[in-house]
Amino acid sequence: MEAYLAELNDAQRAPVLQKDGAMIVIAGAGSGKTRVLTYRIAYLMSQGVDPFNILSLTFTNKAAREMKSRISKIVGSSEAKNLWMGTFHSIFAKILRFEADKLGYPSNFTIYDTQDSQSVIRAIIKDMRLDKDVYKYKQVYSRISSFKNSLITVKAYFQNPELKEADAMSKKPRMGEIYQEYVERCFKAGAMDFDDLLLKTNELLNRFPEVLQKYQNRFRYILVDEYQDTNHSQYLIVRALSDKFQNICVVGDDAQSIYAFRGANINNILNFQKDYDDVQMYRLEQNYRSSKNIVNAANSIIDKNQTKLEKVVWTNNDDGPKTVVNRLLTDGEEGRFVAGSIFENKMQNQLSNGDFAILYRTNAQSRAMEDALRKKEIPYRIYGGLSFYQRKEIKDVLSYLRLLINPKDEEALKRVINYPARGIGQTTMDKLSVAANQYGKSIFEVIENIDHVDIRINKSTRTKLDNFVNMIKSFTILSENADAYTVADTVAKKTGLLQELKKDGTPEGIARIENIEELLNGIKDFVEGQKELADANGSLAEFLEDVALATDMDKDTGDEDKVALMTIHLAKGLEFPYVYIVGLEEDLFPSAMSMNTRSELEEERRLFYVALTRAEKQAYLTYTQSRYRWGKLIDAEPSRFIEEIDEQFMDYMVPQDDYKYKPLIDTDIFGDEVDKSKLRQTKPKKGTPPPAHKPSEAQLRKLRKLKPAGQEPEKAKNTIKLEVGNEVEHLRFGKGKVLAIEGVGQNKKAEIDFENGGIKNLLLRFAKLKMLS
DNA sequence: CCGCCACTACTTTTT
DNA sequence: GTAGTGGCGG
Repeated sequence: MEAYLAELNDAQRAPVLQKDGAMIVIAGAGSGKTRVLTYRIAYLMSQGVDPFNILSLTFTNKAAREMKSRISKIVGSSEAKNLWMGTFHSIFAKILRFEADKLGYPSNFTIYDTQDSQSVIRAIIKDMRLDKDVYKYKQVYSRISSFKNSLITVKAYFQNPELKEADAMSKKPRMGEIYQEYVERCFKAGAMDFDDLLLKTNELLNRFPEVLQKYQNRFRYILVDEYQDTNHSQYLIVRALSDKFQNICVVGDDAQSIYAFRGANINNILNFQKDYDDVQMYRLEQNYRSSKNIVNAANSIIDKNQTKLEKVVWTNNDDGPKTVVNRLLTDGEEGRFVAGSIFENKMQNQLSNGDFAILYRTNAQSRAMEDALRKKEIPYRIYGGLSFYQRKEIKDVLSYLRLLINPKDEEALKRVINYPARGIGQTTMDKLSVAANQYGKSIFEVIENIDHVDIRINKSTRTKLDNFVNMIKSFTILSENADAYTVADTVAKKTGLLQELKKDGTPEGIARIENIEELLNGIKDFVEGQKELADANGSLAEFLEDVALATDMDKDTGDEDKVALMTIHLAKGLEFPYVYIVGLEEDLFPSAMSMNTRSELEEERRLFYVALTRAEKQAYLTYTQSRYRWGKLIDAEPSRFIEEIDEQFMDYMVPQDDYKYKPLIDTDIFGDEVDKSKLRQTKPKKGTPPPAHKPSEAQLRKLRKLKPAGQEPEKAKNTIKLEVGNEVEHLRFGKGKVLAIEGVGQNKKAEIDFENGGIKNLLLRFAKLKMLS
């Protein structure tokens, strides 16, 4: 028997040793499911299964890489290299490139990210002259995305009266047309969006039986990780591919299903047993990750959910410390508490930064944490949020590169044709767009043939267009012989992108230059890495594909020792000795937008379960009394989830009587002293507007990036100081009307008349307001 | 056509 | 507090 099998417990070993057939492994949090998957693959190979015949679908590319390297250690890297392992999106993108011509796509199709897709939709709504307040592009995008994830094509949409009616009811009767136009524009641009990668795979497998057969025969053994988070589209792909041999192993945990919002269907895991002839079910219930107190606390939460598969997660680990709950005054104080606690834990227990994670519900919460960590000089890394590849300057460079690979890529073209500014404006673009439609060509082709096109564009603009095309073509020629790094480097320099940013000179501009440099270094690393692989040559196209499907997790910056900050969604599958879950407040976690139905609330609860089960040794939960949201300080109430945990596993730092809480004098994130006695000490009754509180003047100036008093000239012009009750408020105004009285609330309005730039008359509708300057 | 400024909407979560 | 849009003057 293979030596590694001894590292498994009985429950884990059973699914590893079942070579053939369909099986589902219900794996509780921390029960070693990755280990099961890894060893199962190794075992299959030891039983003579060719790695070419194994397909393993993971949730992130990083998970795939890690699994691959663990398998390499068991079976040798030359064998492991041939495994098909990756995310649904990356695996099927690869297959689609190979089979693209069957679907009428070029093999060099672009992958549109969410930004690109939304930008296309925005353009469509504009072109169709629809009311953009009714047809919100983000809503439209997510609706189209859900169509695609349910395999509802444009044709199917129009044949479905219910869908049409639903859209008509929500005052969007032209949803179908938008969908149709969107699909057409993507097709013309030779582009697939994220959902297309799955939808088109389904189309490919459905329409071409010989292709289906080919991949069925290739992927004789299929493994799917995080099966609870697969959507319908992914489900159908898996089912089609595994139909012939039925050697399918899915692993998941219904208690950790947290992606319903993007179409994940929990029924996929609940109903798996009905989908195959003879399904073996295995349960992994022993948790190896967390202390008893954590496991029990987590169990007591998930127990509140009605929809779940019965299982009992237990552990042999120590009791460990109880989970700490603390209540803080503001998000700033919350940050300081967390940073301070990390600092203390590090000192007392000789830990490193990498032992800590701070988890939150929304990305916006990271700021307060960052500020506090920076102040304590604790190194941290933020995962997710605006990812590196989505930053403007990075997308600009990438768009040039995308255009080289696929000149039809209109989103890329639109981005770069006039950036840096070269005198090709909206009017010209509109004309080109009309011509492109008329001739049935792409905009790029029209520009290429600008001299042969009947179009009212003047001589100098024609020259500018010519120059642009020639520049792009020179890059294309270069890319035929040079590697991706050389091309990208040339693009950054020759387009004037870098110069534009240098000219700018602001700190933001400098940061952007650094980002571009980081990108170039990344490309260099990529090229060198790829050259070592047999089936790759470090081409630009390969790099762009990697980037399009890269998640923030994938960007491995080595074994750095930093505190990890991320959303709970991103934390799935990870573990940390110490975990801080912050912002446990009603309307934030659970999110105000996810409390409409029981199933939404249950998903939030699962999310909380996921968060808590990331912790190995200890978890901390924090919530605040008031928090800055949308630039305003608003009141917060403790999350219902805190109460739901069985209190015997908890350690409350919170004085139970909210009213007696005595705040300490502390400094804020800017180092200015905060007099907390001015902040709320009593809990207002529901329904009454929150009392106003605001930072000191000095903080305000810093917040607005204004110069200190005395030398605050023009920018302060539209701000006047007012006295509200006994507090000083700042009033911002625009032409003739008041924009907002900061910190006061929107119902307290004032009117101002202007004369020669000065204030002639100020009518205050709020009795307590008094003008100071 | 370009750049600046005022104004709006936004915050759920991601491949 | 931020990103993206639209309007206006040069």
